[in-house]
Amino acid sequence: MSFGALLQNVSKHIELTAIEQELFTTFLTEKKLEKGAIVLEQGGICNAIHFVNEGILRAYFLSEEGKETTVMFAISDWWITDMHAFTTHKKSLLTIQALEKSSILSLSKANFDKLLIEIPKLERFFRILMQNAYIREQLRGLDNLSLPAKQKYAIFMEKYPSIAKLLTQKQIASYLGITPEFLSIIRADS
Amino acid sequence: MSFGALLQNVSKHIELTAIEQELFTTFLTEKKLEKGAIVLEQGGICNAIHFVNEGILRAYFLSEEGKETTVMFAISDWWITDMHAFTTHKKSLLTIQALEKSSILSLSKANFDKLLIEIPKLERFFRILMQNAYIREQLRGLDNLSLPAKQKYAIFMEKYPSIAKLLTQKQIASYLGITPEFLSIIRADS
DNA sequence: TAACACAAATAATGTAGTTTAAGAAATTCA
DNA sequence: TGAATTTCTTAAACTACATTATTTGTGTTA
Repeated sequence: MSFGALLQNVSKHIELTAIEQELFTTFLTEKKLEKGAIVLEQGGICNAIHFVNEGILRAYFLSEEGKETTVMFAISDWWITDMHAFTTHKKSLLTIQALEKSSILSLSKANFDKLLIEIPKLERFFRILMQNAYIREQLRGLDNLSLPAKQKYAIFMEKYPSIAKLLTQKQIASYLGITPEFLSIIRADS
Repeated sequence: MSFGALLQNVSKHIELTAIEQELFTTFLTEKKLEKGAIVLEQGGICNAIHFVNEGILRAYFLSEEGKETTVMFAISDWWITDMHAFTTHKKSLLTIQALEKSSILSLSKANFDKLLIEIPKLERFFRILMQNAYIREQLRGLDNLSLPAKQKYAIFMEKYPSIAKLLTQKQIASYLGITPEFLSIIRADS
């Protein structure tokens, strides 16, 4: 079990004692994922939030018409879940899948709630995490509404080069909200 | 000074003692806003987060080409700020303006930081606030990428009827990321 | 080595949404 | 109140992007 990356992730924002660190790790479950493995299925129950130790995951929504929209990617040191389903216990809107062989640490909803009671300091940690996630989504939403596809593509490539190089163009297109064909055109004439 | 609505807003998620409530309110500044008043100017410094007691505010981005994109509206019982600028101290991307005569309680960044140290319980409150904001933005972003304008309009009207009835169609269009002309067409044929 | 599945490029055609412009209706304000 | 300003509607021309189809490339498995 490798909790080093997670503990370092936490220590960016708060300080835990050795005992608290130990306690935190007992709440986690390590999972090894093969390429293509499904972590959460759309329509299912989302009962955990995941920290990525290694590899890359994608969270996407599949519409009734069969169109995929990528909500987020997560690589090492990122947290990922369907936060709406995790919080409300409603059916998940998103599927979360490993794009490559990956390793994650899962924190169940029950353990998440317990953990915050046992180590109240972690409220601060997750407050900062949620605040940063909110900021990211707000800025992305603004870009999506105010910019043409070409600029959205340029911004994505500049902001997340390490993620982009692991992705197919089809996956990038589904994150930008355009078709792979149109992304191909954008790339050709730039 | 009317802090009732704010204290009730806080008590939805955590319990404060009378002393803590008192302390909280001393950190706040009440502001009365006339219709059209600017609370934060794009390019300026965002040094507060605001709780809306009464009225309605709008946060929007103005592009170099002169196109306005509304990032959020806030009515009574909502919190509003440019969270990115508030957190990073960078220049604000957004302008926040009162659409009607309004009353807000402002919590400065310095007081926000102090408050979280003096009443650590509030970390939980703001964690929940940020988490809900994150969820809202993620769902809105998904709608924006996966749905045509007509459905986005229908969803907005259904989700926020009390806000919608206070807005002009131009303001609604700028929230949906479409032109007022096209919104007019959508409304005509539905 | 072929056969397969999938990723990417290209091109023709179709459509959702924009732009521009003009007139009518509603609000603002002196 | 009346004039000025802004909002809303309608319509024609235009553009960004989608759809459909075909082709080429590429790594995988038989």
